[in-house]
Amino acid sequence: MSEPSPSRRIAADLRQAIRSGEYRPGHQLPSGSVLMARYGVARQTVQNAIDLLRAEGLILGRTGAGWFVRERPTLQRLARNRLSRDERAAGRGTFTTDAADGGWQPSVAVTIRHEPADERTATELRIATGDEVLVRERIMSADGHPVQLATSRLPRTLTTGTAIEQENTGPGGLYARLEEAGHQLHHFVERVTSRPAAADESTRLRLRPGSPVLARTRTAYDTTGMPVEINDMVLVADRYELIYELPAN
Amino acid sequence: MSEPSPSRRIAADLRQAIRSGEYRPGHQLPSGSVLMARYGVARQTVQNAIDLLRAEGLILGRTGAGWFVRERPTLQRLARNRLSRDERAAGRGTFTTDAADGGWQPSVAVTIRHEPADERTATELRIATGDEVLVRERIMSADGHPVQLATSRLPRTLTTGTAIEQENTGPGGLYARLEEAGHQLHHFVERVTSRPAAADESTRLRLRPGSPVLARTRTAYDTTGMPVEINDMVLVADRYELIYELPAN
DNA sequence: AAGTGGTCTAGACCACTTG
DNA sequence: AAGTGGTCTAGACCACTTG
Repeated sequence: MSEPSPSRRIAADLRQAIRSGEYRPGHQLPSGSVLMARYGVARQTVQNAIDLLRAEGLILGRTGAGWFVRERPTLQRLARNRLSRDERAAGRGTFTTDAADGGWQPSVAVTIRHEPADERTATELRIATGDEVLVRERIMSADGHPVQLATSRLPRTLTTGTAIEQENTGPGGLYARLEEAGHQLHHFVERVTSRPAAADESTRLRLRPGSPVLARTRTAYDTTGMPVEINDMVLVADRYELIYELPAN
Repeated sequence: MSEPSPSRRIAADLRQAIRSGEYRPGHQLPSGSVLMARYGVARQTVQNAIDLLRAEGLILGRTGAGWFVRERPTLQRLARNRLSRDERAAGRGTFTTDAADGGWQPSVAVTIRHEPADERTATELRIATGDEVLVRERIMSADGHPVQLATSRLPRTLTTGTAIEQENTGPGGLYARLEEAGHQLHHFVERVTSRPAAADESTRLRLRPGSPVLARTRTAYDTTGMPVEINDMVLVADRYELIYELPAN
C-alpha cells in the first residue's frame, strides 16, 4: 500500500468520525484552523480534504458559519401510479399530488413557446426536423426551493386550439387534454439516468456545479402507437426516488 | 452581477470552447502552464477551474498526460423486459443478456455468505431482525472494467438446499430457482435514485470519490404477496440508462 | 470583533507520460 | 529529458456569520 496523501488521511479520519456517529447529522465539524493545527498542514490541504467529503455528499459547507454533517433529506417518491388515468380524472397533476402527500407548498413557473423541432425531438416524435413543436418548460419548487425542471415537447398539430397551449392546462393536465382531443394514451416509456448537473441546470436548481441529478425522459404513446409527447425531467438527485412496479411477466 | 472569480472565469471560457466544438471530444485541453500564462494566475487557480469542469463530467484528467474532452461513453440500457420469464426460460441472466446485446465481454465475481438480518433487511423481507439471510454479492465487469455492484438478500428458509446458495445458480438464475421451488413470482418494485459514490463503492467500481452512481433497489414478490428477494444494485451512472415501459392504465 | 469558509499567489516536489 | 497533472506549504485577502 502506498502512503495516502495528507488530505486523504484527514478525509478518512473525518469520514470515520461521521460514520461512527461521533459527529452526528447537523453537528459542526472542527474548523479549518483547528484541523490545520491538529494535522500540522496548510489551509489548502484541509480544503482538499473537505472537498472530498463534500463530493461524497457527507457534509455541507455554509460560508462564514462552518462545515456541518449532512442531514439526509426526506426523499420525495415519484411513483408510476401518479400517471394513472384515475389520478388525472380526479383533477390532480403529478407535482401537486406529491405536494399533497408530502405536506409541502408547491409552486410552478411555466414558460410556453413554440420552436422548430431539432434532430433529436424530430426523431423521438417521428416528425420532420423543423416541424413546429410546442414547448412547455416548468420549474417546480417545494416550499420555495426549486427541485424539478420539466420540459414537454408535443407536435404543434396536436396542441393548436387546446388548453395545452395555455399556461393552465386545466384539470388533469395536458394528458387529460390530449385524451379529450381524441388521442387516447396507451403507454409510456421512461428512461432514467444520472449525471452531474450542467452549469445552467445547477444555476436554475441552485445546486453546486456537478451535483448529481436524475434525468428522466418520458415518451407518451397513443393507442395508434404514435408518440405524442416527450418529457425531459431533471430532478435534484438526493431529494427524489423514482418508483416502478413491474409485473413478473 | 458580481465579478466571477478567476477560476470560474477560466472554467466558463473552457466550457464554452467545448460546447462550441472548438475542443472536440478526445482532444487535449491547453496545459496548466499555458493557462497560467494566458490568464496570469497561479497553478492552484487553474486547478480550481479544472476541478469545476471535471465535476460536471466534461473533461477527464490523465496524470502526466493532460486533460481531455470527454467522449460520451455508450450507455448500456437496462430494460425491464430483461426480467421476463421468457428470458429466464431461455437460460439468460440479465447481465449476460446485456453483454450479448452490447458486444462486450462480461465477467462476474460472486461472493456468497449468510448473516443475520439487520433492521432494514428484516423490514423489507418481512422477517424478524436476526433471522438468517442468504447474501449474494456480485461485482460485474464489462471488458474488465467494473460497472455494477449487486447484492441480493433472501430469507435463508427459501434458499437452503437450492442452487441459490451455489456460486452458479444455473440457467435462468435465482429467479428460475425460486419458481422451481414453488415460489411463483408475481411482481417487482424498483426504486431508483442517484447519489455520490460512497468511498468503498468508488474503490470497488474504480471511480473518483463522489462520482454519481445510480442506486436501484428491487424487491421481488411472489403470488402470495410476500417479498422473496431484495436486490441492491449500484451502477456507474454515466454508463447506464434504466428503461421502463408503463401502461397508461 | 472574532471566527468561519473560499479563493488566491508564488513557489516547491513528486509520479507519471511522452517522444 | 522535458512536459504533464496533483498536491503541498506559507501567507494573504475577502465575504459572510455569529455572538
